[in-house]
Amino acid sequence: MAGTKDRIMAASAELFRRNGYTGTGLKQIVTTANAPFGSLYHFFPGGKEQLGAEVIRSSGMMYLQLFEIFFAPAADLVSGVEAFFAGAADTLRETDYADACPIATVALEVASTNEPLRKATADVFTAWIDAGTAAFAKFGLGEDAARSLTISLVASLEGAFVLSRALRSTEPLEVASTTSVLAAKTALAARP
Amino acid sequence: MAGTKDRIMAASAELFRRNGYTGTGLKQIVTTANAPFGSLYHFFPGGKEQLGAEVIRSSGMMYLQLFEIFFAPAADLVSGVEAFFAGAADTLRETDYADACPIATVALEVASTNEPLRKATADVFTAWIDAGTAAFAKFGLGEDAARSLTISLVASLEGAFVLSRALRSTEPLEVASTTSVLAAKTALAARP
DNA sequence: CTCCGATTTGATAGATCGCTCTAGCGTGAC
DNA sequence: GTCACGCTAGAGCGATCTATCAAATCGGAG
Repeated sequence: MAGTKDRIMAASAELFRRNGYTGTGLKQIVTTANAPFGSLYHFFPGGKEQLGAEVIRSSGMMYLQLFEIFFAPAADLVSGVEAFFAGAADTLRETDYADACPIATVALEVASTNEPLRKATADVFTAWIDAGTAAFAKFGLGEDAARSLTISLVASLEGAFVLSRALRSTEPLEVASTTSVLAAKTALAARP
Repeated sequence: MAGTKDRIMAASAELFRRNGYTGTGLKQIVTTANAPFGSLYHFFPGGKEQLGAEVIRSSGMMYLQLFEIFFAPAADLVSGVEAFFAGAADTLRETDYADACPIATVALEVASTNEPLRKATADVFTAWIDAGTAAFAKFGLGEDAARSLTISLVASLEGAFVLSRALRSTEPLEVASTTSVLAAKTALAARP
């Protein structure tokens, strides 16, 4: 069986994503993870805040890997964008509009109330932006253009997640995909 | 002085926006609003959920009015987009990255956990989309194009808010503005 | 087999949560 | 005056929250 710490982190990631940080209790986490309560404070002596920070960073890195699969240098950029948004829409539908961005919910909750956790979410977004910039630069874009395109894609995706989860419809994700494809094509056309 | 109910709703709107729904306590609300605790249940017999729903709808309609000012039929569409994003960036900076979308934080929190509140956020987003579609149709766009452009703008804005608040930078809002201007120009160029 | 550190276990403290309840205040109608 | 009613006022309920603690248990090293 997986280690207790891993089970706690996996359960926390899922509950945070669906119920938010303040909306998830530690009792609920250990129950879901089938872990003894004391183990939580054994592995995370810093309490809920430390657990939250580790889960944010870990989930962020997992999502980053997903991103890098879709934008592997060999693939076509526009196809990658379309596939990425389509995959997000599929996941959303399959999970009854529950599983979208693993950290956006927490990011909004803690942005003005908990500086260590805000920092964790900022580090994840920064890692995404840096990775996207590097990946898109391989398609011939300049540093600035690659960075702007990445930020634009991430913003469209995150915003579409908000709308799609609230409306229980994948229409926003489909529109965001079209807009992002347009942005990508425009950036490619402007290559030096 | 403003009525007690108004003070409670104003305080709730600010606290929900910054701390989230589950992250805000009713005691905290009445303290901020300088209102007696009993008054809260006098005006909102349905408790926290009723208060949340009314605040979501009220804040959503206020933001809708803001939107309609920027996209009054007389103005230029592209200028309106630029001004709207620039205004959002100003507000964010002035409030130390606290005051962004009044309902996105709550929307993500309740999307999978509280159906009445999820419905309230969905109604607000729907009202925004309908209003934007009608406003953009006046610039000569077809129904579908106007609707897609609206959804694209709202998604870019919401996503940029997530990134900007977490990163404590207005860069994402500026990038989203550029992308949205591109989308608007493309839509205008494709007019029948 | 013994020992020791790592991990498990759950009871419980102290604070806070949403919410209910009763009593009192203030003002307009008559 | 006095009655009715909208509103103020806050004590307190049971539940739940995060966090702490000491004891039980396990597994590998010597």
